[in-house]
This record gives sequence, structure tokens and C-alpha cells, in this order.
Amino acid sequence: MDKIAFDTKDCGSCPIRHRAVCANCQADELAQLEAIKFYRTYQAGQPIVWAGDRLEFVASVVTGIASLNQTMEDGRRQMVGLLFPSDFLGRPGRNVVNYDVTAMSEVTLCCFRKAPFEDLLRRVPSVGSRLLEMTLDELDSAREWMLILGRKTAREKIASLLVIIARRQAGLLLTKPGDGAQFDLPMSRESMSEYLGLTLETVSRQISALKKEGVIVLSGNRSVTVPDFDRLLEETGDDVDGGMLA
Amino acid sequence: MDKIAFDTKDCGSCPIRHRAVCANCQADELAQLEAIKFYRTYQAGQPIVWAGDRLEFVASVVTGIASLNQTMEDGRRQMVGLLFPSDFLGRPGRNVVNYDVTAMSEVTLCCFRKAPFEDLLRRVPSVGSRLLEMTLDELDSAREWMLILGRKTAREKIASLLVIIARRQAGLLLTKPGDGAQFDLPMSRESMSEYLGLTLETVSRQISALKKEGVIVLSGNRSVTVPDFDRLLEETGDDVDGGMLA
DNA sequence: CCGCGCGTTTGATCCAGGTCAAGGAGGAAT
DNA sequence: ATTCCTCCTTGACCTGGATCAAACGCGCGG
Repeated sequence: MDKIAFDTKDCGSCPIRHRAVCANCQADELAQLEAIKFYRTYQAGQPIVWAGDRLEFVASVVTGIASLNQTMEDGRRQMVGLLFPSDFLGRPGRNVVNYDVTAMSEVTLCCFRKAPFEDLLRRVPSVGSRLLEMTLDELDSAREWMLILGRKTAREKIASLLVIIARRQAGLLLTKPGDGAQFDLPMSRESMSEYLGLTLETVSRQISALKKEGVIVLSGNRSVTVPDFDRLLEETGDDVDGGMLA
Repeated sequence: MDKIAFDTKDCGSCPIRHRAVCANCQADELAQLEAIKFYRTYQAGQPIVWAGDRLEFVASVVTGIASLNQTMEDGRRQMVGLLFPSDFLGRPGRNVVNYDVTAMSEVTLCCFRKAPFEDLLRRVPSVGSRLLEMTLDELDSAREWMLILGRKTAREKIASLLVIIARRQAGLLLTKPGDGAQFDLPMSRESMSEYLGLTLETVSRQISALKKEGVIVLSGNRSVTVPDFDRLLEETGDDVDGGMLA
């Protein structure tokens, strides 16, 4: 809810310093990034770019959560990515973006203009290698997502999404989610349905079912508590012992 | 069907020389790759690695097509990637593979042992940057695939798969598929169903329907001819003018 | 305090695609 | 040729999730 305060002049105090594209940078390399960075903030629900638009910068998400969406001609929408703090936005070597990017909550981006960033990518190998690593991680989670979309039931999809959110939020606190884990859903039922390839009615029904059965406890309709995390994991249909993160 | 013959001593004669991870290499860099490469061949249907196994090398697909699959405990399977000639297999910086890799047709790999390759990745920036570019492309197609899995009807899924195959096969011949395009399906109905999140019966029925309506012509059940490519494109549900490749 | 709007829940019905169950059809071995 | 296979097609039926249609509830402005 409340913004994390940090000194925008000093990357050392940045909350994502050690997980973002700059994670492997030495002090001097960091200084080069610092020289070309600037911040932007978007309100919840606000579009960041539309598919087909030019994107003049690349960026790291500092706070908040953004989504990548594809839309078909007839209006069917599918979310194809979810950007948490430290995730990278934009594609070096391409000016045009392929999908709509939307702020799901208030989002702060640490932006780098394209040309200087690409230049730096050529000169500073630690940035390129970190970016490769992050892109490979994203590819892995895209593939996990493909399994969710292609083969899981509605109930398994909801459970999987809750686990993904719990893990990413816990990641920010540097702990693993356990029993009694509590977190906020960063999105509406409709966005959840766009993520999971369902309708919002089905999302609502499945959440109600999980609630009725005590797998989750809701307060309001955004705040979730998980009394027994293993129970939730079982509902995902995945191999319970770590197969998912492998 | 018949193997492409090439001189395995000379990367210059390699059929994927200008599209694989080595695409941007200068002669001297190529020589370094050449020094650590070796070839492996797998028969159609043969496993290349299983999820969880150590993979001692990374590789480029030279000929043939391989699939990446995820399997759930109860046997549900989802294909999460399709590797065509020039595509890259394996993940630098990780020893264990996340999914089953299977040869769909006879596959020849140009392999590099992990350690020397990673070493080279550090020394030769053109390899790293090419790998980043290829990984970003794969991420884009994974996201296109997510739209297919999450939002398309069975008929649209089949049409989309046919278009993807036609494009990739045409890519090998350096032409774009047009009317009268002819290609072979590199996989069984069952594999198609694993790709598309359908059952094999639904795949079969939809192919029969497209055939009955004249959108495609089959000879045998692997060879496809597309009399009117735009007609097929319409069936994918995508924006017809290039939205798909953006 | 009331009413309006938006996000959500819940109910009733429908249908695309899954499931179960028989047949083809081609290819290799006998 | 005949018999297996293996892969594919087709048919009949069923069901999970979509669709259509009300309510509900909570925050906000008047």
C-alpha cells in the first residue's frame, strides 16, 4: 500500500539493488547506470505502453506490479507476463513493444533510455549476463505458465496463481511462504481471469470454494491468509516437493 | 526426410551457420567454438534428456525437431517448447534441465561441453549477445503460445499450429509461406494435442473439419498443402496483417 | 442518510471439448 | 496374403467452465 521510500540518487539504497539487472554491477559500473537512469511512476490501472507503440526506454520495476497483456481482434485478452519489483521491462534491440503493459498497482520504474543502455550493454558484460539470466528465468516461468494454461483445471489454476503470488511477495521479504502466510492479491478478479485463461465468474466461484473449504481465508476480497501452505500446494496439482521450482 | 549433408569439420558449411548462437561470430571466434564442439544424433521418438537429469552440454539443433515437455504427477503432459534447426538447447549456468526433451524426428545436435562454453560466453561477447537475442525471441513465442493456450478455440489452435510450422519450415528455405505452401507435420496427432492443450481426438476432428472445408489438403496424414494461406491465417483468430509476428 | 457505481458473488442454463468406445488404414514381420 | 501393430478417425455421450442474468456490498459524493 504505502510506498517504499528510498534515495533515488543512490542506487546503493535501492530496494531492488541486488535482484535487478544491476545486481552484478561493481561500483563503477553502477555509476554508469546511475548516470542514465530516471524514474517514472504510474497510477494503478494506468497503461504504461500499448502493443505496437514505440518504447523509448527499458526499465526495472522498483515498486508495484505491472502486467503484460495480449488482445485479440475480437477483444479476448490473455495476460502473458506479470512484472514484480526487480523484473525488467522492454527489449534491447527492439523499439516496438509486442503487448500492452499496464500498472496493476502504483508502479515506480527505474528507466534507462534505450540508446545509452544498449551502448552500456555492449561495454559492461555483467549487465548483459545478468539480463540473460533474468530472461532465462522469465522463460522458465512462462513455460510453467503454459502448463497451467494448457492442462490445469480451474481450481488448480487458482491455487497455482495464489502460490505464485505468495512466493513472489515472500521473495520481497526474503522469506519462504509458510503456514499462516498472508498477502494481498495485486489484481482484480477480472485480471486473474485474464491471467489464467478463465472467466471472472469461474475465478470468483473457485475462490469461494477454496474459502468455504478453509484452504484460504479472505478478509475483504484482496487480502488472503493461507492457514496450511502445503494444503494449498496440493491443490495446484504440482508435485509437492519442489518440482515446481526445480 | 533425408539428412542435409554438411562438412562437420567446417562451420562455414553448416546449414544453420547464420541463424544459430554462432551467427554473429567472426572467423576467429568461430574457431573457438569449433574447437569445443561435437555432434550427436538421436532417432525419432528418442529421449534426449529427462526433467531433473544433469545435462552435460548445451547445443544447437542442426537438423530435425525436438520438443520440450512438462509432465504432471498424474500423467497430464504439456509441450512447452519446440526446437527447430538453429534453436538452442540448454541453459548456461544451470546443470539440471527442467523438462523432458525428446527428438520428434531424427535430430542432429551440435554440442558444446558446458564449462568451455560458459567460459567462452564470458570471453566472446558476440555469443552472449546472440544468445540473449535468441532467448528473447523464444520468450516472445512462448507468450504467443500462452495466448493460444489460454484463449483460442480448438479450431483456432490447430490453425495457429499449422501456421507456426509452415513459417518455421519456410524459414529454413528462406521464403515466406504463400498459397500452395506444402509441408510435413513433424509430429503425431498426440504430440499436437500435447502442444495445444487438447486431446488427440479433438485434434483429429478439427483437422478433419479443416480438410472437409478445403482450408487444407492432406496426403497421407503428415503432409499438408495450404491452397489459400490467408484463409488459414483467418482461421487462427489473429489479426491477419502481421500482428502475430509484430 | 440515501443513492449510485463498480467490483464481486451467485444462480440457471448451455455447449465446446473431454471421455469412452469402436472401427479404419497403412506398414512391417511372418 | 495374413496378422499384428500403431496411429488415426469417427461416433455417442457427458461435464467443466462459459454465458447470460440477477443480486449483493461497499465506498463515495451529494
